[in-house]
Amino acid sequence: MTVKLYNTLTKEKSNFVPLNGNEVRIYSCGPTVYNYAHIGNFRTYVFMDNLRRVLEYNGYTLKHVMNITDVGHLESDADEGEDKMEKAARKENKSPYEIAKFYTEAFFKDMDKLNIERPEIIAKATEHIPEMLEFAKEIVKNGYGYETSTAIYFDVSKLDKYPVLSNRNVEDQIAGARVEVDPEKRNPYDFAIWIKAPENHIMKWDSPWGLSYPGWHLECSAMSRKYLGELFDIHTGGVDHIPTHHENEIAQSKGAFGKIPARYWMHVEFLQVDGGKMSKSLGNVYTISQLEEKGIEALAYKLFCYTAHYRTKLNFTFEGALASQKALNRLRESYLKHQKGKDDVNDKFLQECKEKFIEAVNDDINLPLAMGIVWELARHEVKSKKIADLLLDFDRVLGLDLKNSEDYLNKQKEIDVPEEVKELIEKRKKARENKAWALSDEIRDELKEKGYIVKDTKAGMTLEKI
RNA sequence: GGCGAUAUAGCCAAGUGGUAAGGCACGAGUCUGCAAAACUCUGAUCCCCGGUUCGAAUCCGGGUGUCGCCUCCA
Repeated sequence: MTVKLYNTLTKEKSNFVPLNGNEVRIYSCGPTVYNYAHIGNFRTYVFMDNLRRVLEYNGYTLKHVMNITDVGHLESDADEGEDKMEKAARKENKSPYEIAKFYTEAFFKDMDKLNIERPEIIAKATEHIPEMLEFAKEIVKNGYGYETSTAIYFDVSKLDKYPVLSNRNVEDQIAGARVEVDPEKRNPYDFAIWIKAPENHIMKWDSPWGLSYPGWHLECSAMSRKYLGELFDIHTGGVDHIPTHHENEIAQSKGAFGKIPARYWMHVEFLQVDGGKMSKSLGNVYTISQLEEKGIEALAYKLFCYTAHYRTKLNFTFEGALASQKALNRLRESYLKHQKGKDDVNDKFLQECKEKFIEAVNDDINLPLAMGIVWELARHEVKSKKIADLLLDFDRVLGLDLKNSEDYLNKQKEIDVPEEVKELIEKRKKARENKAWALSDEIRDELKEKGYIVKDTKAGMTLEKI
């Protein structure tokens, strides 16, 4: 079985073959840890997890690097040019390092809730300053950099071709009369590889250009080279990285050692909210915690991501997310039924399901299609342990932690109940035993007023908080 | 202004030449003292116009709508 992947560089799907035997080397652009990551960010990391798992399912081993950006990512808002980390630090009255530590931990907590596999190597920008400096020096030595009063810029006009991922036409853009931020720049698309630190800047390091700090794009170039070499297999990120960040990473690698560093460039489309862009001004930038407050588990959000292919926009609504929460619980219940099932099932049928599943996920990670097969199995009238085992096998790709289904379902039912409610429940239980239905219903209404919904199931009674 | 996507049942969406996956909701039914849950069943000819083809949601042209990027936001 071969895995087919879409490559932004070539604009086509092709059979993926690793450069180095069975090992796949991947670099993923990680978070800038100046705030909580939102669900849009996490769509990208869910995809990263899907890609990892599909490759592993196919028997490959991985060497996967993800960066943590804790310096150099500038703001472009009104107070343009400020480092995001420093800005957040000032706002929260902490040091940039404290900010980074706090939000990095928060990020990984959410990653764990989403059951996203940890890349083999997590690389922090601030721990790779020497490598970045080395990289910048090479660029300058090779004639691709120039110094201004504020920064060291990369001269894109020195390249054979500048935008290689996107179709932007440099001339058109110039004609479009963009606002020139730094008049010392030679070309509008020139970008800073190294930035001279203002007096009050906290994070700064010694360099041939005085106290300064690295530009954002440089960390990915330097760290990918350090851990994966000058040419590796796959580079991932969000579509917003195509026109600037990845374009500039490619430029930097060409400037330093003459190569586009990765063979496959994969980009995840944006998550939209209520049919439009997520933005702070609209107040629709949600975090995993905020979803949880509304009764949507992180894993339900992950399942929600599987309704659409990663290269199409996905429209997030709470209606849709709640639908996925419901679906996830049903999937768990189905899994448990099969787990306890005593029926036998046609092996040929299972084999066909598996083949179809593999075909789907190996075709550029087509999870929506794969989920169709998952549901066919989960909903199968024959209840068999073999089906449960196959679902578990598929979960190696899906990463929904199905094996712990029972725990998740039980956890949802666990709620703290006040003494008075316990008494009412006892009272109702006795009423039901005596078939005093009127009293039973009366108590049920009373409980509802207090915010609890009782349901009578075969296994007994369940209680939910409204 | 430039570049690029997209338009499929109430919602989220798969499907890239052969007569429309899946999830959720709705409705009907089974079950239940009732309600809920669970389970079963039920729905669309694919934005509009024209073209190519034996045959198009799927290719081409035009139109309309929506969205994104071009401001260091995944």
